[in-house]
Amino acid sequence: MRLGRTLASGQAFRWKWDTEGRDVEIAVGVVGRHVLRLAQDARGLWLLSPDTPDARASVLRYLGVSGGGGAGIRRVEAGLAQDAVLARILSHTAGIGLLAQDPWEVLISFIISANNNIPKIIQSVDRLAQSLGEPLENGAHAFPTPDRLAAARPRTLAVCLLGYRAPYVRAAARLVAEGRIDLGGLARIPPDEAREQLLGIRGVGVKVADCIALFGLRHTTAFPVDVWVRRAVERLYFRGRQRTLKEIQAFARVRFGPLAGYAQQHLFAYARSHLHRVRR
DNA sequence: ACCCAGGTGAGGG
DNA sequence: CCCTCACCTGGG
Repeated sequence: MRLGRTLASGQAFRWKWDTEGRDVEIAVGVVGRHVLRLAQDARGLWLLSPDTPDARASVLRYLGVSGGGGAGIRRVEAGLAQDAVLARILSHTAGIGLLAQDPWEVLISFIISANNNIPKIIQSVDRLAQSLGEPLENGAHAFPTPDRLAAARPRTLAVCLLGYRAPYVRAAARLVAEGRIDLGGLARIPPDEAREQLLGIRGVGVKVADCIALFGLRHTTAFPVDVWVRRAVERLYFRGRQRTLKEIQAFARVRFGPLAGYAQQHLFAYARSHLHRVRR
């Protein structure tokens, strides 16, 4: 697993790079109540702080490297490489892992992501944590709990620059806070059922539902289609011909099966770095 | 002044 | 189903 590629792959919004006065970059991020500082070099992955058993367990679970080391991702990429297109792409994107994130945080973060840009998504999530999350060390804050977010005043949400998404965020927080939706339970039911339930949440459309399924529930059949993935699929598999969303999802399902979510990660990363935009 | 950004919801064919 | 449009907001 390549730490840098994984944390910068767009699945999580709470990581920053601290490169000041060092020869290796240090990733600083908040996972649960831990403010983690991670680094990776030729010898391996390092948890610089906090150096506690609890934090270690947290990191291993979050990065999905516990039990089997890098064997999991190796097997996944071997499977993906059966596809000639992905085999070529992997030379640029290998090492992107799937994080095990809190579905609640994923739900809210990706409602915010709709029709938005990544720097601003990060800013909004930061401000939500700052204004509603539990204070942690060094001025960092945990992601807000459903209760706190559900009870947030409009004034507070306005500071977070959510725009027209603010009512969606608050309503979703209420659903979770009041127990009217059980995010943990969604991970244990068939992916299609989980997807339907997620689509019932205002502000959650097909793309966001698939992101929650993949990044929060770890349903790896999910294949979130955003503009970049659509671009990659149309260009690399359909000779640049336009396809409908349904066609792309059907294609991904039969072509990649349970590896679809991983395939999406690589196609997304490749598109962002190699497939520039063209006007239609 | 506009257009864009990891889409969604409403309204119509 | 598929298509079209408006949409908070900050940055080109």
